[in-house]
Amino acid sequence: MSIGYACLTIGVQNTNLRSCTAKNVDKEKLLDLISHNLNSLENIIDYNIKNNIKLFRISSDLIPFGSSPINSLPWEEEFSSKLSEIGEKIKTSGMRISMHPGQYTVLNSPNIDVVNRAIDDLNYHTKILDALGVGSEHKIVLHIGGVYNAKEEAISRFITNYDKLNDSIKMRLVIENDDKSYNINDVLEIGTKLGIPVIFDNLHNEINCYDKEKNDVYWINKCKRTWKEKDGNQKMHYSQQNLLKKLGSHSNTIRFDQFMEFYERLGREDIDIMLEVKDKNLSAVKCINATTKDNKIKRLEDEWSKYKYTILENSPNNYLEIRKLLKNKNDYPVASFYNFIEISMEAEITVGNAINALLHVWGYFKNISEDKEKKSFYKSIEDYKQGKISISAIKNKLWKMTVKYNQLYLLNSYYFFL
DNA sequence: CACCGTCAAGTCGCA
DNA sequence: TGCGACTTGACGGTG
Repeated sequence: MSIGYACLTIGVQNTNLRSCTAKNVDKEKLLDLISHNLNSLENIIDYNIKNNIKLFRISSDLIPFGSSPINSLPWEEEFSSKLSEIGEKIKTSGMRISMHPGQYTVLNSPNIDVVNRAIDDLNYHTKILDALGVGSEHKIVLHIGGVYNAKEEAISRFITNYDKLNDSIKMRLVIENDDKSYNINDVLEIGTKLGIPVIFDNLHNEINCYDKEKNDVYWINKCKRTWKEKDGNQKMHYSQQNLLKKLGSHSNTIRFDQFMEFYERLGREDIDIMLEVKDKNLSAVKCINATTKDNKIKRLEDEWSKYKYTILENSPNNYLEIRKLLKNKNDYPVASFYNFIEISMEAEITVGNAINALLHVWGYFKNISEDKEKKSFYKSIEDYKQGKISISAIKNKLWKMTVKYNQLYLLNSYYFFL
């Protein structure tokens, strides 16, 4: 089983993707943006390798206007060596990647222009995976599209248009149930008819349910039959409802207990799980640590080094509790550890606790910073106490100093980004 | 440097 | 027929 995350990272340096507006596009700018974004992608892949994350979705924003005539650059040739270099890292590390055109790529539209743009977009995604040199187990995930008051016709349009696609797209295309129009039963029927693997998305199924009597595991095992040898392991999407937002919104983090309940009910290892969640790689690491057979406390200690200042800021009591929890070096208290983290993150941050955490982090700079940095920091604390500036303004300053003074321990901390 | 409107896509519900 | 909501992170302009 591989567990992974989609598109972006938290707390990993130099991994942001840049873009621009359509009216500002020119060749020079595009080259610059693509070059930047490929560097970011490489940094993400390096991070994944280092953290043993074997599943990752590449953002469709990798190449700005990649499927639009606005971008007529032969970018796959211009950057071919960089792309294949990244592809080599992916392949030799055994990572599995994917891409996922958004809800706006609609292959079954009655509007031929929309369909043609959808095909262009699928070609674009294929071009990236081809340029990376990865095989047919690296998938492109697509939704079926709109209904247009006539589902049967809409489905047959999907089937007709799918047939028009060229083989390099077909060998990677898989389809997924959505939260509005096509439930898992619909998608399974289409997938079976066309011989396309089906991705089960648990939250979409919860919201757009075909049969309330059937549980997740029923559908997951049914989907398994659509995955052939050349497709690699079955894949699925897993997410949890954000309890404070409206139906379908992804949670900030994957709640440990709920995930484990799912994992144990699933009872299978021959499936890859793509998490869709706000805290991205953080939840991926969490779920990997939750399910690994290599349950050494070192994993939790590494995590703790990244979370600790955030926890100190949120809940000094839990900070002490977690330290106690990690004392026994032969133990692997993964459930308690992440439960403490999750509970702490929900706590209300007080001014006093926030300043306490700031001062702990400041400890790294107390003796090495310049006078004006010291003055600026203490002034910021006073301004924050009086409500003149926000905590994030001070954190940004400390982050800049972290980079400037190359404080390795802090460079890996989530404190600046959570 | 913080803030916020805008962008970009296609569908669908509602006037 | 037309328009706003939906979604997302980043741009781009303002103060």
